[in-house]
Parts: sequence; C-alpha cells; structure tokens
Amino acid sequence: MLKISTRCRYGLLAMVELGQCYGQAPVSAQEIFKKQHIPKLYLQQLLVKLRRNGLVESIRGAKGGFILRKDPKQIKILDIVKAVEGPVQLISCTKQNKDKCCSKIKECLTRPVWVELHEVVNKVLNERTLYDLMR
Amino acid sequence: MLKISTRCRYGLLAMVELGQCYGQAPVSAQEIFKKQHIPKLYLQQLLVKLRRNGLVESIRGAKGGFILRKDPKQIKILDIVKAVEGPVQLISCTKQNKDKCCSKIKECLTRPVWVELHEVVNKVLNERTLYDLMR
DNA sequence: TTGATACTTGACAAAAATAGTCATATATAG
DNA sequence: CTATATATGACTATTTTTGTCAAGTATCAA
Repeated sequence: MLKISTRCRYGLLAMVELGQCYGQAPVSAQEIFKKQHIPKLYLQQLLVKLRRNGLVESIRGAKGGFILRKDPKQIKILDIVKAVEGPVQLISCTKQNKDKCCSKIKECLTRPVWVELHEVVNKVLNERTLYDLMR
Repeated sequence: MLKISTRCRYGLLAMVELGQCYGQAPVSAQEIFKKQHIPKLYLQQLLVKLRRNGLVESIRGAKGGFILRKDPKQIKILDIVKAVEGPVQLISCTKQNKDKCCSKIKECLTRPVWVELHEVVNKVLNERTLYDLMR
C-alpha cells in the first residue's frame, strides 16, 4: 500500500517542532512527545538517528534537549526521511544500485512505471524543505 | 522506505504478459511463472484477485488460463495495483477517509507533504495504462 | 554534593505485513 | 478417463514495523 511509516511521520513531526523553536532554547524529547503524542522511547530513537545524520544537535542534562543544526530552509524533507528510514527506494533496481538489478532489466516492461514513481517521490521530498512546512 | 511490494510487481508482470497475448489464446499461470520466475502458487493467488476485480477472465480446464477482460488501453496501472493490494493510501487521513483523520488535522503542519506525495503517486498510477508498458 | 532532568546505547519483544505453501476440489479438452 | 488448469481457504515462515527496557552518562540548580 506504500503507507508512510510512523517513523517518517513522527520524525517529521519532531523536526517541525524543533523548527518552530529554531534559534531558541533546546526542546526536550519530553516536550515533543507530550505535544505530539508520540511514544517517548520511540521518539528518542528517532532523535538519535536524526543526530547521527547531522540534522539535530543534542544537549544533555537538565535544560538540555535538541536543536536543529541547520536553518530550516536548508533542511530537505528527503534528508529527514533518509535519516530515520534510510534511502527512499521504491525499487531495488536503480541507477545507484546496479548490483541489485536483475538480469532482465533491459527487457523488463514493468520497470518504467516503478522508476517513474521512484523518481517522482524522491523529487517531491527533495524539493520541499522543513521551512516550507512551518508557519 | 516505500518499497513496491512483490504483489504489485508480480501482478503487473502478469498483466503485461496477458497484455502481450490480448486477443489470442488464454495464457496459463504455468506459462507466466516460467517466463517471469514468479512463485507459481503465489501468482495463482494474485490472478484470482485480478479476476475478482474484473481485470482478467479465467478459463478452467485443459487449454485454459487467463485473458484480459478489457483492452490494455482501458486498464490503468492503478486498477491493477488496487486489485492486488487495495487502495494506494500513503496516509490514512485523506478526503475519502474522513473517519480515519486525527483531530489535529487542521493544525497538522506535516500533513501537506504527505498529501502531496499521496496525490502524485496516485496521479502517475492513474495516468499510465497497461498499453503504455507494452511494445 | 545531591537530586532531578535529559540524552545514550544496545538489546529485546510484540504485532502486523509480506511472501509463499498446501490440500482439496472443480472444470474441461481430447 | 486422464492430463491439464483454475478455485478456495487455511496455514506458515520471514521480515518489517513499532515499540519497550535497563543501565549508563551528562548537566544544571539548589
């Protein structure tokens, strides 16, 4: 069904929250999960992934929390999705992934639709930034 | 990761095979699974779904098999995907699905991206027909 | 210095979805 | 009559998703 995972949804929700407070004091996981009703420990996991991918910075201890490492205008939605889920690969036989292509790639009549879908999804996620979602 | 399921991929492969033989003798599951290396019993299942959704007709007995019920030009890729997988719903909070929307739908800042993705994916699948994939 | 708050890490676990199988029955051509 | 084909529903294995837990580290504020 191509359903967007909660990982993605929660990850983006968290980033939007951090975006709203960009330039201000750190926001704790606590505050985010209360506001958005995301399971706390699950959210923590996602925030760790966002940190490891350089999207947020974490500050330990009391009054600590998370802050964005970049201006929301510089953060693509695709970066966020990749951070929490890995690359957005609707199919495995892509240009970037030649070893995963099957031997029939040239004759494969179905591949073009899947490639088109793959590209269109990546395009949308790559063109929108976190800033576009804020107000 | 939004990966296309094997159900979709196999289902479309089967439909393309049937498309290539449109107007000719029925094609058996046997022939399709040998040509495309799809697990036979799994393919049977998918073909039953395609039949129940009115996309193919089945002919039992020796020399039987499956044929398309419509011209490939009349069959949208979306119809095929829906038949084997159900509706393509990237998110649950869509216009068609108002009871599944959360109470925060109006304030939800993340929803617009997901809606855009949802729409763009459905658009591509709705605009392409089986005929577009054939040669 | 002590307590409260907050992040870190790695492992673990339940639930759901995906992918595939099996047995049994029915239908038809030749 | 028999070989070939589909029909059906239940069943199973694997993988992915969606979390949870425990034990630890770091920082602030009183």
